[in-house]
Amino acid sequence: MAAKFDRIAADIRHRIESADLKPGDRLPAETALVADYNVSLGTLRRALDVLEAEQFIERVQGKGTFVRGRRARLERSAERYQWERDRVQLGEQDRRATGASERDTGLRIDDLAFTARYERAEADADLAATFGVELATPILRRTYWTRAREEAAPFVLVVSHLLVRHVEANPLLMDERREPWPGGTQHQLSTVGIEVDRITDRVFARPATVDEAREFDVFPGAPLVIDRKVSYTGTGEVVEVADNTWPADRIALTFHTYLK
Amino acid sequence: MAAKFDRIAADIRHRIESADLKPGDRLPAETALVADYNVSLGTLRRALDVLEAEQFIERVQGKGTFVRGRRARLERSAERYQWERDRVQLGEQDRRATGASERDTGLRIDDLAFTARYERAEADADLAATFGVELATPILRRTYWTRAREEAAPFVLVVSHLLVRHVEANPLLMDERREPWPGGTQHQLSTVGIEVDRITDRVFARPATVDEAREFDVFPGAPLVIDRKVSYTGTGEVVEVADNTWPADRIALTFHTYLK
DNA sequence: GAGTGGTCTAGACCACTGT
DNA sequence: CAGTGGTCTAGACCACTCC
Repeated sequence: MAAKFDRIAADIRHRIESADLKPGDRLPAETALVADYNVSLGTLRRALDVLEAEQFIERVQGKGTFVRGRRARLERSAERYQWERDRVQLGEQDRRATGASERDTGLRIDDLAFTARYERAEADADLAATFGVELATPILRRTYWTRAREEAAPFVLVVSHLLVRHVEANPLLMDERREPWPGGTQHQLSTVGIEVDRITDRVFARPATVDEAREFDVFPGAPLVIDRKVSYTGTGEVVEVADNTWPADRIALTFHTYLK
Repeated sequence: MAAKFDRIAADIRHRIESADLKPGDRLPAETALVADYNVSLGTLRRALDVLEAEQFIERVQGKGTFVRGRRARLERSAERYQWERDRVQLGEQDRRATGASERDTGLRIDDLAFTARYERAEADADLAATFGVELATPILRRTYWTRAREEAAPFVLVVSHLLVRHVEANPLLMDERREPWPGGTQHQLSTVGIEVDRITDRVFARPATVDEAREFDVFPGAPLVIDRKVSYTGTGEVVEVADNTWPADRIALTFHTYLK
């Protein structure tokens, strides 16, 4: 015998899936649903909790409970890396014409709000192991928030790490006011003679912590997708370690493997 | 002013992170926690709900609430595809010696319980588009559940689709009792003259539905990672479409991009 | 049977939104 | 201000585990 809240959730879920309730529609108020289903408020809210975790509904205090429209997933392909590579030789005008973010999102660059913060730091155990350097090696940490202009919360957070000894030859690379840099990180590295030869992406998902939930405007426990991208030169040296974080419903990543 | 349940969750979370409470430890009973924090049962359970969604704790009816040990993440690399490709030429003995699952999980094949079910079906809109064939084209659907022998729930569910017209030349490929097939899908396809040339993986995450939650023994809304793997021949023909599903905490996927 | 977590109720009050 | 969702309480009973 299923629990009451499960049956109520199943009923409302079914009404959404059968398009009886459409994206953007407001559900009846909780008090009305309590009367409809003849249960207590606690039980009804428990049912809505389930639907919220499943991302069928969205609750807005003071306004109501709404059927959630599936937001379009960004489709990001690893072909982007070769595309960025091919642009390294181009002049600034050509690089400036379109940015990498634009290529990914399909949004025009004007629709995106982009914030960058640079700071110097020291390699912790994790970064030291990944870069293959000593603990406390000087690091440039660059944090990027990208959001659609109409939305308050970012849809991707990127924390990128470079070795200071790689980039200090070009002071422009240490200046966050130069962002967004036309041509992206591969072009930035090319200005100090570094050519990226291969990139690995390690992808996993985990529930958002409370802080992350606040940051991305999702509920705690909502799935995040995390992609650690590591860039190597031809000699196997690590030149960039970047952690990309998205709310899981905003992203799909595609990779290509060519067999010999 | 944070909510009471938030402060209680933060407190217990802190006790776990500071190793005051260790993986496997039992938390005090709910009645004891209610007394400790001087709140009602509803509020206390709400706090535990948060920690459960964040995967800090696990609740077992009749036994107690336990600090969750982080289960090891499977590390699965796309290099596996080339490895499988290289094994296609080997004799059966060599292929049988180790299987692909074993390579991924690090578990010995004896530790894995493996169930396969084959069934004939017709291509729906999604599969027809991916294969580039007509709707209702005959399909062989192969479903694989892999689990550790000591665990009841599978840690990966694979639903693989092949075109019947590709595989009917070899009746052994239509027989689920031949599974697990030494050498995997690439070898299976090689027996009907098909050579896989490249593979794309599209990775995303989403919350589990109620049915999936039951299947994987996670709570509804827990994140799942889904990887749709599409295999192509040298002429660009699609020969396999496989959907791999893991509870998000069980998997990390690594891909490699080589730049020209 | 004792002890655990799971479900449910009825009612109170608070916080936010829009008129 | 009325109407919405958000938090909290005190208490009841049920389902499961282990002794």
